[in-house]
Amino acid sequence: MYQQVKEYWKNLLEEQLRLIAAEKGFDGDPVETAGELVVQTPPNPDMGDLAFPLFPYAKVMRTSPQNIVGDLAERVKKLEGVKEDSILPSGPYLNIFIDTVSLAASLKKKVDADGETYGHTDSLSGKRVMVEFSCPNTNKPLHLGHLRNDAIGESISHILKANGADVQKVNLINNRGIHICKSMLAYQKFGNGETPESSGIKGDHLVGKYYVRYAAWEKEDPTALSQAQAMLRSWEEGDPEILELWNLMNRWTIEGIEETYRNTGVSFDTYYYESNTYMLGKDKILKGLEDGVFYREEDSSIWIDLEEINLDKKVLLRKDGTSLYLTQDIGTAIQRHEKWPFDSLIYVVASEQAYHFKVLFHVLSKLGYEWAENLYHLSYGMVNLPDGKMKSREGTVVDADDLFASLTALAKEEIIAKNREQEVGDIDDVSEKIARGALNYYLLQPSPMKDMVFNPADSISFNGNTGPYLQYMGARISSMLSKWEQMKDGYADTAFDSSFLTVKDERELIKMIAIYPSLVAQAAEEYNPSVITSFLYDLSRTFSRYYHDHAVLKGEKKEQVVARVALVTMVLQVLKNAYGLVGIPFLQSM
RNA sequence: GUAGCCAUAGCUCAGCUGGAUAGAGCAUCAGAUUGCGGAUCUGGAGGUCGGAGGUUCGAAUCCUCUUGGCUACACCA
Repeated sequence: MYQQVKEYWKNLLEEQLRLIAAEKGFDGDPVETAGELVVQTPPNPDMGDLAFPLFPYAKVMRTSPQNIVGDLAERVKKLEGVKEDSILPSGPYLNIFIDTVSLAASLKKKVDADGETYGHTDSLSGKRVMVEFSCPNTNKPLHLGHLRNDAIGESISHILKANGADVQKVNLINNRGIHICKSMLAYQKFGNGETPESSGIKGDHLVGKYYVRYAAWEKEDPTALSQAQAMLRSWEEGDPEILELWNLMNRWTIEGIEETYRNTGVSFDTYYYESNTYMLGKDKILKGLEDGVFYREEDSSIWIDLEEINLDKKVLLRKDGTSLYLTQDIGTAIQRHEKWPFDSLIYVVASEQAYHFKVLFHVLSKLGYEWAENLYHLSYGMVNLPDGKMKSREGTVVDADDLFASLTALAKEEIIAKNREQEVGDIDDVSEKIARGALNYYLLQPSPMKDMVFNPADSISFNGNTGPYLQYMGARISSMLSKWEQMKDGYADTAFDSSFLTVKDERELIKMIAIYPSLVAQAAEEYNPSVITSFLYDLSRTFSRYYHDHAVLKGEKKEQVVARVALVTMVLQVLKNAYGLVGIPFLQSM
């Protein structure tokens, strides 16, 4: 809706510029010569809502920008339907105050009608998008790095859906390989039949314990590694005893990881398991060899020359004919496209694997798959700690469950300290939702591409630019609106009239509500949830200031109260809708 | 060595396809509560946007070079 307002002014001004140019005897279309008018936002709302810099026109028309702004302002002010004080020349800029009163009136209709789908766009409607993320190993629990991956994958999926895409969230569980055998082997030797039930240890942590145990044992016993390799061979040969243990321990880990997913608000439409996919791709490589896309070395391994993309060579199939990580990913992508023909496939994977994906996409396109150009590696940076990197050897890896538990405990303490146990209802549930919101918001604020520093002390703080701050705004509005429910009968005869919304922050809030849908589209276009997180913070901050400075329910006039309640109701709706895109649970009370 | 990514306030981060005085949070200093939830709000101090050139009316943003950091370049996944 804001977009339409912008377009309206842009077209109007461009038309006037053409007239001015014609009067001055300028040959041709100035808009074509100088480029379309750029629409910006003035640095400060007192200077207007829209700003049109006229530098390029000054150059083309051989005069100063100030002159053009002056002429333009004079003409526009005289136009029918344009209020004189909506035009503010400001040096080389022509600034416009838009009509937020009528904008608010149409917004109210729109938000009332759309409700929780307000902000959705159709920019991706009809598109099928597959998003692969998380992809844990089944030999240990999730850590902080996975949490960033999950938060981005989950959020991007919601954002794409909000733009009309048909989204499939997929997880590929890495449940085979030597590292899986290591924890199995250690369990066989030292486990004494321990189970999650008997030990009270969550399944993924129990398996992780034996993975650590293996590392210690390997130092004492030089045959450890060869024993693990032997176990992998037995697994591949289908040894029933090994398979049984493998199934058991995988189940423990996956059940544990799924509990973590529930806590952090992550879910998938489809799980794939590497034990089923690791054989895939071989035939495709052989086909590529026949077609002359790849070549065979003397030792009979198969390679691709990557000179075209300025890289070296890469093995695609081992000399013994077995497949590799890359081979498997090739097969998996092809299989997925056959089963569910997607318009794009997004891999949410750490930036460390940029090379792998570059090669993968190239190989697929060499194999002749046109859809290869619709594959996208959504690369994200590392999560570091204030003291440096997480290192498993130094025991500085932040465990996902531990982190979530301590966030939850802190939220609970805070509720108790504020004496709000009665109001919140289920205190454990609310504490977990606060923890989830804090965590997701913290992880989604930086642009995905960049490395980030996770400061545990900051993440658990509930003041300032944090998830709980945002949730608090939602809770305050909810609380106010339930008071309104009690008193609104006395206002039954008062209609909504947006002309009562003229205070500066009211105008700001109206503009933010109006602009929200275009940000939802932008977040999808850029694959960047932080577009939404920063919007949420801006909206919350502006609302908080407004709410602090202006009485809503205690307004002087009835019309004012009704108008403000309507505005605040819209703010709440937008907050809720945006929360949903970035994994922040809405809380009625906290 | 080669390639990719990154560099903005003491710390953590924003900054849209180049545009007005580079913005937040934390920390710090000073304020605000007869109030619809103070997990709040207001203000001060704090930046030669890693450095040097270039393009442009105009550069944190684009180009080149340079410095520093991270990552990748396995018949591991």
